[in-house]
Amino acid sequence: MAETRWLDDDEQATWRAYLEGTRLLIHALDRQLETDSGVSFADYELLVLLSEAPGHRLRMRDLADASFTSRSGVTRAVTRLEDAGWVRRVECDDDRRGMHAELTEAGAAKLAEAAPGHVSAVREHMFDHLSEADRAHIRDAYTRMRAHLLG
Amino acid sequence: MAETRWLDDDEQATWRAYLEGTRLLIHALDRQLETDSGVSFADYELLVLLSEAPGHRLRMRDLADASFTSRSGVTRAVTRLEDAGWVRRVECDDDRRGMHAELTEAGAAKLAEAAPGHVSAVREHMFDHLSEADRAHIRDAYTRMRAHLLG
DNA sequence: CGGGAATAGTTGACCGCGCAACAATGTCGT
DNA sequence: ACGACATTGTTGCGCGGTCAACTATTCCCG
Repeated sequence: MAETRWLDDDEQATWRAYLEGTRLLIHALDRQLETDSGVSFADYELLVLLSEAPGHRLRMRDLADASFTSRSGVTRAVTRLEDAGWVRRVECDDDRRGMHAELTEAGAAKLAEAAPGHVSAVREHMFDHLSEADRAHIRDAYTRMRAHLLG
Repeated sequence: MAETRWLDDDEQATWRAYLEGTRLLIHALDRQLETDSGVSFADYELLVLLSEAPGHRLRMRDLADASFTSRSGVTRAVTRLEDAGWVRRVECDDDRRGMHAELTEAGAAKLAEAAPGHVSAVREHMFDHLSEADRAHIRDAYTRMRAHLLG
């Protein structure tokens, strides 16, 4: 075991600002969506993913991969969304194990209703505080981090 | 309600890379701590906060504020840490409502054991992928965001 | 072809967290 | 000094998530 390279003051400050800012940001976005539209941030993201998919549907596994959560998490989330009427399950015809989650009209409408407020909140709490340079650095840095963590 | 300013492609890319990278990062740190030292990331952070406090103790409310979580979350977390022997509750003598959470010797030892691996993971998954400029931009940007969200 | 290995989705058990409600205590104005 | 109000920490409840185990199906290779 090599000598530990502790974080210096600047790294500490970066790490804490990032962690705490992120915690506050996600919390704020969750609250905004919940109070204004009755959707959790997690559910909102699933609706977005489905709305972008061809035919407004995705295999359960693809939804799990795309949302970076577990399969069981997706199972429960889709059940939740189905109960709300925003998603329906459709059997796969080429794989009898498979299930599609498909956005309903009501789901699309809910998304359309929730999106403007959410985007405004994302701007207000994040992008309004970023310069062009900030944004570019954040984009590139997190893209590299994500690639590393997926590898 | 004004016209919604949607996120352009670059903002979308930034937003997704950040969200997904963060999700993967936190998950990786949690797993590393859990498997190598039997501590969750959340608990680790509480131990750090206590270790930095004068007398290795903090009021419950201060611990909640410092960790950016709810009071009830801290109550349960401290109970958990108490059961593990890493923290003890100490009554406040100047406020009979008050409770201190105080790091025990075992808690300090656990922290000392877990810290090197955790810091290595933070470097490997985050700081190793950041240039000096990246870090400065992230530090400043999230510091502003945090201040805004606290305001 | 046939049978072991991989994969899809669900379920059960459990965990951690936030909110709202609560009792106990402290604070402050009049 | 007293009553209205604020604050502290805990709790009940529900949500959303993981992991491990399970069934059903598909894949793949000898």
